[in-house]
Amino acid sequence: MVRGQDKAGGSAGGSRQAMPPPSRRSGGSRPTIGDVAALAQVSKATVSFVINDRPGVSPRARQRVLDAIGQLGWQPNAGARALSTKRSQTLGLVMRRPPELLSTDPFFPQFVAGIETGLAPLGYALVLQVVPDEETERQAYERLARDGRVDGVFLTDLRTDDPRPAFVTELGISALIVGPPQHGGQVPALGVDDGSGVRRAVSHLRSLGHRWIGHVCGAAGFVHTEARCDAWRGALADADLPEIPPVAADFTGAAGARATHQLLDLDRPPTAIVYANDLMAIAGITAATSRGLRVPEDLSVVGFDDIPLADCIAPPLTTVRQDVLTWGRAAAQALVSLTEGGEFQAAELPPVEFVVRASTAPPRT
Amino acid sequence: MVRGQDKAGGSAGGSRQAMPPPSRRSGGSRPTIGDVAALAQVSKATVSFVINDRPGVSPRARQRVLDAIGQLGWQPNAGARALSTKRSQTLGLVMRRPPELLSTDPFFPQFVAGIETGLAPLGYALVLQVVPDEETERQAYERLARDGRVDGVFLTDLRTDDPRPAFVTELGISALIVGPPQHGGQVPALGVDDGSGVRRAVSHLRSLGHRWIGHVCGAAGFVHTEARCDAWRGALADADLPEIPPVAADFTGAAGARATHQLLDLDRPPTAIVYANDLMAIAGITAATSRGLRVPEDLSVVGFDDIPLADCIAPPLTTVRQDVLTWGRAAAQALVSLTEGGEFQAAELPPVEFVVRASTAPPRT
DNA sequence: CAGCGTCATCAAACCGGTTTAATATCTAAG
DNA sequence: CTTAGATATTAAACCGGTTTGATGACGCTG
Repeated sequence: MVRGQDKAGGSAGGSRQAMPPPSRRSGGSRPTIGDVAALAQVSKATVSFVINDRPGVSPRARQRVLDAIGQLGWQPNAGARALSTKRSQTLGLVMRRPPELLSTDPFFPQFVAGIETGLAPLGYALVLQVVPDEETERQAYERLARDGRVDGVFLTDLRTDDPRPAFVTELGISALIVGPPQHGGQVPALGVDDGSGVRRAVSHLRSLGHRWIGHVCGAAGFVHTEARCDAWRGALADADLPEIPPVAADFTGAAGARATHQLLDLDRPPTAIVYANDLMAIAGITAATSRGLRVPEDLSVVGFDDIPLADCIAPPLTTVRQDVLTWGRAAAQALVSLTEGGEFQAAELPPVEFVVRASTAPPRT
Repeated sequence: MVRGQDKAGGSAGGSRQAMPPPSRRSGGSRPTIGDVAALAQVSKATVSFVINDRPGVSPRARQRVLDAIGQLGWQPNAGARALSTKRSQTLGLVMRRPPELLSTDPFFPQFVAGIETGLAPLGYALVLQVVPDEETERQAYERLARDGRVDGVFLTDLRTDDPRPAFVTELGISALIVGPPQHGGQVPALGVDDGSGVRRAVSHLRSLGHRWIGHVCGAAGFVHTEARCDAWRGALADADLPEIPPVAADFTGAAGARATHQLLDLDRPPTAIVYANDLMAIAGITAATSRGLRVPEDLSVVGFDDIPLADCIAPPLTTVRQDVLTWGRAAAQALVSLTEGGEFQAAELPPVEFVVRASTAPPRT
């Protein structure tokens, strides 16, 4: 006797009539592995072996199973599979950002797209959460981890003394920091070298003849802000240039304009300013122009990100471009490898690119 | 005898010793409903009843269960629950966009954030996919639907003759179109009235004295592009103004600049241009300025979206702002209601806002 | 006190997969 | 013609929840 445990509905046998193969009864419940097994005249185990590329299935049986799968348009149920294997094949990304910054930042959508291109071929999915504050964020991670929805999480926008690395470690879930490596180093991190972009900017300005360069950095408390500020100081020191204290802003245009005025109000205003993002840089250009300065003749401006608009304004913005898409893809691959027990190996990320346009020029003498 | 089917690990009985309640053995496997049942001295069924607010549980038993849950820090496994209930409490969003447009568009991140704020209180999660082309997109929907990962999906960026409404109908999954209602009307849709923004723009320009207004519309083939173009024609007709054929662009800055030159090269160039998004509008300003025109004195410009940069350039951009966050939240609530068998009822969305800044002025006489 | 309805409780089945241990079949060697 | 060994196949247990049908305890009524 061949048939086994299955309840297996009606049309099992050899009769394949005028039913369009892929569509099935629409709206009805989807076929299960049991249906496939019945149709192929094998056991559920055999079907499972076939779709998981396990040995011990005869070519004949394998073919029958594959035919049945094709006929029914079956696909294993993700939840059931996750239940058995204890792996959800899903990664989580929690973003804590004020909504108004969300639409500003070119990073988020591109990074998500990059993650996706890395995840899709591996059969992983991405669940996304956007939360307003730290408390909610904590709960989000906790829920995702505890109810087994995700196998691992990305940690973005890390702050100095961010509680999350310790938190995920305690929770026992795999995690990957997106950004420069953390001090403690509990959690692996994958990030491009923000510093090199800043150094490129400084060296570019220096080679144009600038000696007195200001910096508008990002919101305080972020690891990447600190990293860039440090890099900036280092670059100035290396180039043997004097330092103007960097002005902190919060990545918004208004803050960028304010910071610009602050720098231009100095007794001896800088001849060039490096901004932590393009939005602030563009706002800076507008601010400088409103004071009667011309860019780049009276003030050189360097941005960071290379947003699509950077090329569409006057003057086109000299800026630092990072390949966020590739970064996201690499992060996805790294985190998957981590959750699957593999060792973490920092992938090579493409270096930042320095895009010279028309917002920089030699200073007036 | 009280204990039943459970294998129930070690410390079930009354001994609750010096184990820190919330943390448990970190890294170990998470507690199951069986552990909770054993600790509370009830059956799994009773625990299930408690957490699902079902009647038929004595106050004493309920309290014991709640205590046990608190002590173990237990949370039901999402996959297991989905398996039984056949509901994953997850919604899917598939975006098909060229990556370079992704970072341009203020819509995507805000909309996702809006969805999240709607979903989180309902206990739903969002899985996201970003795909490059139509073929991949189809597969994405099919996989999400078939493997039971999601209960419903959002359909964005609908094209005219988009196959997806029919596709999801055939697949038998709940879906919600994000945007103006479809012609066929198979799938419910939730969108703001794009047209009213365009009409506001036209009436604003007309009241300033403009009589000859150009339009740079979005990429052809999108439902919302067509909707806006239609609205534009309607608005001109209503205002009894002559029509310049709208110029199609693809939402990028380069296309916006090109379209602008095309309009300004006309024998009789328009005195004002309405753009389908801010990025093209800003590129248009730059293009016009490069021809020696001044904005708004020689040319008035109206954008669409109100990106953060709109306020940071010179001149600040007059534009149409929609409350995408609220839209996303409403969409989330609507789709959840749909998947749970509720009727679809189009929520009231806040009307678009018309933000007058300095890029519009009366035409030269 | 028998008979009945109500309520609390639980064992077992079920959801749809994976995995294990046992069995059936086939082949090659002795 | 056995017998050992390899290979194909399957029944059954399991993952962690939900749901159902049965059972037992209880309070009421007649």
